[in-house]
Formats: sequence, C-alpha cells, structure tokens
Amino acid sequence: MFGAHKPLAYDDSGHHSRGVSNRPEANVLRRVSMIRWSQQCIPTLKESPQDAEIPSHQLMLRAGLIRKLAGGLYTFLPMGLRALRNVERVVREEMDRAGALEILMPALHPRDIWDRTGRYDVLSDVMFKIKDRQQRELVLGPTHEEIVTDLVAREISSYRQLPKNFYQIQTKFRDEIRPRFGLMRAKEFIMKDAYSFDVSSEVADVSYQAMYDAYVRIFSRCGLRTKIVEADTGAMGGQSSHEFMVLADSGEDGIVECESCSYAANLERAETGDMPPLVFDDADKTLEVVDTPNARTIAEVAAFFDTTPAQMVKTLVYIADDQPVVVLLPGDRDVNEIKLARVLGASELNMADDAQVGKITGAPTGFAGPVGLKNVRLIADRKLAGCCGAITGANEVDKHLIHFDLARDVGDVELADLSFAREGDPCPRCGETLHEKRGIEVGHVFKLGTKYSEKLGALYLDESGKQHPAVMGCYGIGVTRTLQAIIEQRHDEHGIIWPASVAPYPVEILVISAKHEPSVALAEKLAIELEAIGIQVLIDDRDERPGFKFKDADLLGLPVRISVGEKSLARGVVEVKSRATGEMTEHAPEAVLEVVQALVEEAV
RNA sequence: CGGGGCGUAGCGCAGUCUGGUAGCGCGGUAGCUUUGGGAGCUAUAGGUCGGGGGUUCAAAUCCCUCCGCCCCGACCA
Repeated sequence: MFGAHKPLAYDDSGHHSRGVSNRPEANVLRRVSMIRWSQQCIPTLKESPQDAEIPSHQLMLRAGLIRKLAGGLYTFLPMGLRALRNVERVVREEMDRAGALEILMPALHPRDIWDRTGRYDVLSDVMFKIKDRQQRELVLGPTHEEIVTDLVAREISSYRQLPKNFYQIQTKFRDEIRPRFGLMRAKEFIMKDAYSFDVSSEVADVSYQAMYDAYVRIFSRCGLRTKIVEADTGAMGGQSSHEFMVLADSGEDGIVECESCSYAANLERAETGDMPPLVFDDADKTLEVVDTPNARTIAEVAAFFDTTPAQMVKTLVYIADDQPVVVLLPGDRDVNEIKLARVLGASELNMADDAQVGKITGAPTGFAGPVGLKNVRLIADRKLAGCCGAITGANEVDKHLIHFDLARDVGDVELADLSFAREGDPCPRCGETLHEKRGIEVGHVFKLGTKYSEKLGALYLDESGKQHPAVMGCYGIGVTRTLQAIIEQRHDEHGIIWPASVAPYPVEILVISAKHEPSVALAEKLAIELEAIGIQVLIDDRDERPGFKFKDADLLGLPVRISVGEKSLARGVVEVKSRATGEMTEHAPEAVLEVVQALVEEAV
C-alpha cells in the first residue's frame, strides 16, 4: 500500500527520479538527510505522565510525539508532526482523487457572517470570541460552512460551474466544555473539512457518495477499522448523515450495531425494532391507588412493590418551547431528548422544575402519572403500546397506581420512538439483536440541503435562467483525532504499532552498540541504500545499552526494525523484525533491502 | 457548570491526618565499570512545596482565597 501511493520510479538513465542525481554533492545531501536518533528530539518516557488516562494519550506522550501546553492544547514534536503530516497526506491524496479542490480559508472570521445564518447564537458556547484594536468582533472558526458558502456565493453563478467540492486542512478552534484525552477532544485541532455544491438534491447524493467512498479509503489506508453509523445532524442541520467510528472502549460515542444485518447507528439516532407489548398482569384488573410512603424514584417504587423498574411507567414533564409536555416511558428506559425534540419540533427543550411539575400534575415531583392529566400534551414511547398491568404515579403525594393499562386508562395517546436503544434490543431493520459499542468519531458526512446557500445567497442560474440555491453537503475528518485513534486501535503493552502509511518513518535501524564501528558503518550503508529506493530510515545511533534502545523502538513503534550488532554480524547476518507481527528474521546484509521493502509495503 | 480527585526537582511519587532545617526512585551532569530487552558504583547539580493572604515562636503540613490540571456527566471532528 505504501509503495502504491508513493511510486519509487526510476527514469531511463537509472537515476533516482525524485530530484536526486548521482552527482557527489547529491550524495552529501542524502547523508545529511539520514536521520540519527542522537540528533533528533524524541523524548521518550519510561513512565506515563499522570494526567494521561487512555492508552493512546499515554503513548503519544511516552513516545515523544506530543507535549502539553495547557488543557486541550498540544505541541507536536518531530515524530508526532511527521505522523500527522502523513495522515494529512493520505487525506489530501484521497480528496484530490475524489475531485475535491483544496483551498485554505481564514481561521479568524468577522462576527457578521455568523450572524447571517443565525449560528452566532447556536454555536455561541463553543466559539472563541475576540476583538481587534478597532473593537470589531471576530471569532476563531469552529467550522467553515458560512465561509465557503460566502465564497461560492461570490464566485459561482452558473450551473455550468457546478458541481464543486472545496476542502481545506486547517486548524479549528472550539471552546470545548471539557477537553479530554489529549488530542481526542482539544480546544485547537486540525480538521479536514470539505463542502460540496450541486444543482440538485439528486446530484448532491452523488457528491455525498463520492465523499463516503473517499472516507472508506482514507481510514483503511490509515490502518483503521471503522464502523459507519447513521447519525444525527445536530447543530449542523440537514437531512442525513453518517459517522465514521473507530471502535474503542475509550470512545466517547455510544453506537449500536445489528449482529445480523448492516444496521448501525449512533445512540442519538438509533431506533429499536418492534417489541412485544409490556403486559404484566391480566387486563381485567382495575386501576387501584396504593399508598407508597417515601417512594419517589423508579428504583424506590419498584423496591416497594418488589418488582423491576421495567414494570413502571416513567412520567416526565418537559417544557418544549414554553409549552408543557408529559412524556411516558418504560421505567427502565431513558429519554432520548434528541428524538423527543425532533418529534415535538421543539428548538428548546428542558425538564420542568419542581414548581412546574406541581402545577401540571398537581403533585410533587416523584408521583407524576398520566391518568387524569388535562390540558397538556401527552406523548408516550412506542414501547408502551398495549402496555397493561404497569405501575405509575397517581398525581398525589405518596400514592401510585397499579394495574395501569395505557389504552384503557388514558385512551388514545400519541406514540413515538422516544427512548435510547440499548444492548439486546431488536434491530429496526431485521429484528435481530442489537449490540452496544463505544466509538471514536473520526469522520462525519452530512447532506446539508440549501440551508446555508439560501441564507448566504449561494445561488446559481439554471439553463433557463432561473435562480436556485446550490444544494450542499459537508464532510469532516478530525485529522489530529484520527492520528490518536490510530494509536488507540493499534498498540500493545510495549507501545505503538504504526501502519507504514502513517508511521513517522517506515524503518528504524537499531545499532546495538554505537561503539562497534562495523555495525555503525553497515547501518549507515543500509540507510543510504534504503533512502535511495524511497524508504526513509531513522537510525538509533545512541550510545545506550541495547535493552534501552529495544524498549524505545517498541514504544515508538516504527513498522520495521533492523538490528545491526556484533554478534549477528559475526554470523554474517542482520535481524529484521516486524513491529506488527513480532516476527523476526535474519538476512545477509545484501538481502535486507528487498526483505525490508516487502515488509514496508505489507505493513499497512 | 455540577460532582469527585490532584498540585512537593524534568518525570513518577512519599511526607500533610498529628506544624519543628524537604525526601525516595527514574532522569540530568562528570568519572570508572558494563554492553542483545529500560545496567552498577562514585561524585554532583536541581525545589519561592501552584499563587496570594492569614494563624503561629515556627507552615509543604492548619484556615481563607485565587489559579491550574485530571476523571465522571450535558456538547462535537
């Protein structure tokens, strides 16, 4: 894979084609380009700094890739930067291949443009806001929809100029509520963001698919196993979206996937298939009020009746855009407020406070129930359809109702999917079992529609001279997050296991003893030969004990390690070890080049 | 912002409860020995104990206050 994207072509004269000739001064340049550990800055750490929690964060610090300036702000050291640039290179190559056009937009934006779409308020909490010397208000860009759309509004006027897809690889700034896990969630991070503009929704789908396909290639080339899930569009707006998730226990996002079909979704969006009605006893038992002193929470009431929370009907009071709404759920389920807000069409949604609950239900918080409520919108989770024999609040202090039957006691209720899917639920597509996983969101593709193009005037003229807003898509990859996700997914107890595509260097030559002249000479010779065929090498030439250098080699995790030492040299061989497989082989120095080249090409 | 924890040498930590001249390991520097999986010995440098205020004869230790960092929850690439 590595070789495939970085051709090692020679021209007819047999000279290396990458701008290096056989003139003597060129050899000098090559020698200078040989990277010696002793002259690099690779500050490895034996122990893990105490403020790093997850493996990838610890390893980035320990392997000397990054250092922290402050919470959510990191410096990339040489090895970290090289790996970062490699991720960027993969992204750039695939974006270019997909026909996207690279541009670079400012990180500083005038406030005005954010006001024009109303997102100054929507994203107010995450934006860093500053003023210049004239007291003009500026923000540090958390994303760039407004900026590209403004560009397109100015530059594109005809259907003949479409489709277009602009992308950039640039630093974003977000005042994160809680920066976390090193580069995973930082206040300043590098993102590849792309924006497509099309003449119609149908063609926009083609652009969307092209990005989706490019993302599959990008993450695969980065050596990542990703899970693609259906996602909510959130503050971005728009119709549909997919997230590219790296499965990891430390992931901040919950997802569910079906064990049988291809269904997978972010928990925010995941649906649940039909489940059998919740029937707990005979339907003919009549509703009964029971004293339940001091039992308010679901757990307390369930304990009081010696049953499980599943038999409860949870009654929650919300205020949606100033209107009260009563929400019913199975007692062992949590509301998914994103789903709820969507169903209600509400832009603001808050739990009612105790006073509001008292006013609406006539009872203190903890005893709310659906029976007898008047003048309030009632909405129930779909899983409650046909529910009977349940227990719920009686809207009176210290009282609950038993033998509750939703249809009988409340009548026709609005039903909707309002709860979070969870482990063991049936798949909405095929009915088989859903499993819950954790994931790191490394990429996100959205179909945006015309929200931004309308507000910012990104209009084009069609064949008949009629004006239309361009149909947009937007596509993000967290580049710095992807880098860390690679480490999170590819490490062992000794250190990082880089894919060759991203590794700071594909090969390390470890000189067992820096004082053994023949070893040093051979190591340098091999390095020069490898560089001549386009494989860059890091030589560990430090005058350290071998064990020390082996540990560092495993920590840094370059894909191929060549060890040159007196003992093996006495037998006429050097050792070649693959970091990924741990497989070690011995070869005569003349044979090493070929072996290493093959290993590097494999080591994705 | 709510809840929990931490801040002592470059890194990892002890010392704080019970106030009395600031320690350990790793790392750094110099030397000798050692050299195939984070070496040994010797010498040596390095700390306003996060900042400020207070109590006290005396504060890393007790009190007040501010700051920073980490973890759990609400947001996102």
